[in-house]
Amino acid sequence: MKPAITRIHAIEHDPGSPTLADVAQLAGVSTATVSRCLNTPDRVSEDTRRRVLDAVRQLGYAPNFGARALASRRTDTFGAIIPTMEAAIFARGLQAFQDELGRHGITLLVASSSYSPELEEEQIRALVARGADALLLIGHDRTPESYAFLAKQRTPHVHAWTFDASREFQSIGFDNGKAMARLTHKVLDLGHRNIGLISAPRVGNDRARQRCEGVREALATRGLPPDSLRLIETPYSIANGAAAFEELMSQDTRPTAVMCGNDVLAAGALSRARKMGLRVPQDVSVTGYDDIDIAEIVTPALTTVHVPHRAMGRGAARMLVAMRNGEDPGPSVELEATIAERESLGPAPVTPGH
Amino acid sequence: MKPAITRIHAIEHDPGSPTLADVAQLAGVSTATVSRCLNTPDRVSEDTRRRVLDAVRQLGYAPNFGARALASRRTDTFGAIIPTMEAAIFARGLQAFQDELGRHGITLLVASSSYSPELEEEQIRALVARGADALLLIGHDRTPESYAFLAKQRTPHVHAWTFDASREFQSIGFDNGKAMARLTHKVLDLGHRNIGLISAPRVGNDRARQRCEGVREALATRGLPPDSLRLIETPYSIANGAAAFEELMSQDTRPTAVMCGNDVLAAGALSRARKMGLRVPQDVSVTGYDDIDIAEIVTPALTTVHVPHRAMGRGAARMLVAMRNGEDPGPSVELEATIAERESLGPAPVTPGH
DNA sequence: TTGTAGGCGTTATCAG
DNA sequence: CTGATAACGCCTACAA
Repeated sequence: MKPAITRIHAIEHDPGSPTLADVAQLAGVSTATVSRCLNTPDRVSEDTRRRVLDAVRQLGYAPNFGARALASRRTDTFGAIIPTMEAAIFARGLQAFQDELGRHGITLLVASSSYSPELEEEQIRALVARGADALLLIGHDRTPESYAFLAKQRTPHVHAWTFDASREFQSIGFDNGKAMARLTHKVLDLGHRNIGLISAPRVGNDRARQRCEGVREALATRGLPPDSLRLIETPYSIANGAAAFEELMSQDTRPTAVMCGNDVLAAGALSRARKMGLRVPQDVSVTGYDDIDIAEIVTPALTTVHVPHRAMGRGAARMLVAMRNGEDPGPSVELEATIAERESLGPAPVTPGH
Repeated sequence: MKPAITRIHAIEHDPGSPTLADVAQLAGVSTATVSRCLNTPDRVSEDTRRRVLDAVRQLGYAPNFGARALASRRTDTFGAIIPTMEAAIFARGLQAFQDELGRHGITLLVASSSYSPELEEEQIRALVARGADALLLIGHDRTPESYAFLAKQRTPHVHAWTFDASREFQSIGFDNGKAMARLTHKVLDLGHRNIGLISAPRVGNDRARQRCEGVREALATRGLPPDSLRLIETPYSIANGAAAFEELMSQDTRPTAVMCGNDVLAAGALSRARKMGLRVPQDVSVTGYDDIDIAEIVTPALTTVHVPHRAMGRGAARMLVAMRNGEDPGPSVELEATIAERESLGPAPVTPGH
């Protein structure tokens, strides 16, 4: 009879992951003691602790996160949703974010939204459902439902990569438009009057929108007609940047300077320029935005807007930790984005391209 | 009496996140029905479903992942642990991995180990504890404890970015050494005899080790003395690549070709070459490995080893899904890494640098 | 189609 | 210092 029972047991109860109870049994203590060993080791006698930890190791026990979260109502996990993982635009900032969180014993979960507010909303729900105690969001463009959801869930969140004093939201970043305007003024100072702009799709991307607006504003400030600007919108990728550049340069009035909403697009523009036999910056100037790694290694090195990636990541982490702890995160903070002057921007050619 | 009870309840129960019960109450149904609405909508009448979903929206309800996982013993979440998020080396493969998982309704959690086996072990535990149903791992170098843990937990896992038939583990990737050897033969065919090699730290990184070995083997095959190779180890970064390159070129017998274990290092080498006034490939050749985006946009375009990022990511996902479903994932698969011939590799200069 | 009730693995509150 | 035991929020037979 006994074998039969054992058999049935073996069939019904798949000996899956070891549980607290397994450890307790092996160590000859109660589950409560095991739990204490893991969470508040000082409240357990040296002796039993050793025994329990041995059992833990022996079984390869790992606490079940779900059960733990369920019981303790806290996960020590933060989430971040970035538009893309592929372009490396957010990599450095995210790394800084993660480093700072690590310092507080917090784990980071990352999801990407592919620049789609709808997808982002899904990711927000997924991350919160997974128990994220707080969320890092990029920019301000998202569905109203996202905000309603966050509010109902009372999930602390900060907006990074942007700064908008008019918003009621906690944010840390820089004025995307202001920096772009400053760069545009530099371009104009160099005599350029026909300007091309390659932007990422602006819908659902306030940074892209603000960067475009920055250019427009600068143009307006200098009394230049709006149609001195040729704008192409295209998703972030080197290939798209290249194609957009070529299109820009095939128009009857060629721009003498092509500004890009992003270093990735600019890198594409640069490589296509070379392929087209155009010298940069002698024949045409190119500028970028973000100052990611490739900006420096591309030829010629890219004149671009330097973004304070690390400071944003670190700052966002600190704010979020404060909020999670019920402390005051302080006001939104505006960081400075500066112009990194390198080689791809030069004076306008005397005879503009035809 | 009733009011009093209600009161106590209100005080004790912080109105935190809305729960299934809240939704059920608002919709006037049982929790079971709400659960069904969310998981098997077809088993619920059109009418009640609408009512329930309304309630869900109204309360901003999100299922508690922990509770759900606890009850259903499945998370539909896979994990991936990559050495670094910063270098973009794994970005494309990871994207493909995620895309394929998405097709199966699986969410991806990503963690990075900073090339440290100890840190990786921690991340493995964290991900498994969080309920990852399966794991994507890079390479074979990890602590024995990691493997013991994975075995005890019965967590399906595959090794990517490498292929090693001698292993018992499920893997999908390419032979890092073979591809590097092939590239080395090409270099030798072009007359180079003094070769510099910039590698990532080899400890805890079997890919780096195999790539180095690939060079050594090719050299040996051609009967060249081992000291015709100058090796520098340095962590992946553009700056480090640049510094290593300069160091290599400052030795008394300058290499005529500098091979790099990675495109990032190669990009650094390239930019430093330019700064040093060295023409590539006329004065010195440079090669990379991985064929990530920057390989094409750098000047001159990088001759490098093309790695089947997407195929690996997709394949790994399929294997893992099969394993999770208790199906046969098939054997380990070896993919081909090819040489992407571009401009940075040329014949050895007639008069080698002194 | 819907409701009832038991259990998932931990933590936390009480007693001992 | 340690051991019962009641939540925690959800899923899923089983019943109705």
